[in-house]
Amino acid sequence: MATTELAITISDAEWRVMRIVWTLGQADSRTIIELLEQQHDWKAPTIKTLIGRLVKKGALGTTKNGRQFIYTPLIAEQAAMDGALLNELDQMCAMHRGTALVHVMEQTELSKTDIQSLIDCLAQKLPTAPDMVDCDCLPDGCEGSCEP
Amino acid sequence: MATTELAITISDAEWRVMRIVWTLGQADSRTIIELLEQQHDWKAPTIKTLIGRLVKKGALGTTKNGRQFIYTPLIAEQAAMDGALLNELDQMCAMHRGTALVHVMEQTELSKTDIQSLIDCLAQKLPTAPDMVDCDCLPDGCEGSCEP
DNA sequence: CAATTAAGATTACATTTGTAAACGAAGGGA
DNA sequence: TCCCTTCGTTTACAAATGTAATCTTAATTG
Repeated sequence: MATTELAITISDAEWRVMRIVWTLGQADSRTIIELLEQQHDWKAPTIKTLIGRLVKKGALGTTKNGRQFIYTPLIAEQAAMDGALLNELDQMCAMHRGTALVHVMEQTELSKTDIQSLIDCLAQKLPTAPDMVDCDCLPDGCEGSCEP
Repeated sequence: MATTELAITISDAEWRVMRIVWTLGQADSRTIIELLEQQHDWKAPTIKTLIGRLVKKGALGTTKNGRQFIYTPLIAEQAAMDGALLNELDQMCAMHRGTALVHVMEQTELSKTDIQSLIDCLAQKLPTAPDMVDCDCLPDGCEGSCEP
């Protein structure tokens, strides 16, 4: 491919802005600022800065509406969520990822439908799953001696 | 409680150092530097800086061993992993977390044991799970109108 | 038409992070 | 004892991030 697709990174604060726009589908700055001023004690200029950075990053698109802009998401919420979580998980020890996911599950509220999807997904993986996933914290042949 | 326990944050680069020390249980800087120089093209001083920052943050402890130090983890790997993932997930829309976890599952290699633990955990949650988890992206009473 | 308001753009500044060079002290070998 | 290798410490510097004031311009209002 020609253009090297480097993933957009969204910072924590910027994530708050994206959530508003994702949820509303589109929004002008007035709306975004009003909603975020309620949730955080951010000043309007702070939020304007975040919006500006997101536009520059290509996470938000703009449409002129008279004097102002209407902002729309240029990246999908679910894809951004999946990517952020996978990134985080991928930088951790492969051997311990499963346990981490168990702990995350335990502490996350899930709908019946979500739970069913997860169970289905897991049931499908089970037959071909390895007995153990090796630690990948050390280079090449160094055995990760991660015993207790 | 007296001391307000503010969680230690470990950056991506620092995470690499922690993984070495977690896996080995303890290590001197020589060992850490040698291992990391293989995995990344980091210079020794870079790795020294990272080690220094982790000590200052309280993530690594030191024991004097002659002229040099032996570094040991002061925080548990699994707890750090769990916390980092939960933090990430918690800043995302509650309604979409389940789907994100499905996608993460699909793309993560898990052992049979892990899968079984996850299924057990999910089966246990199922009876009391809600039919739906509401979107929490907008303040207070604003209904998250997240329909397709 | 003048004064005010609101929207976006520019500038600001401290902290964290990635990445590394330079420096100083302590041991080891000649 | 003197130099060189190591180790840890100090300093460096750009980019990203959190947080915000100021400025410019265009529209609203009297």
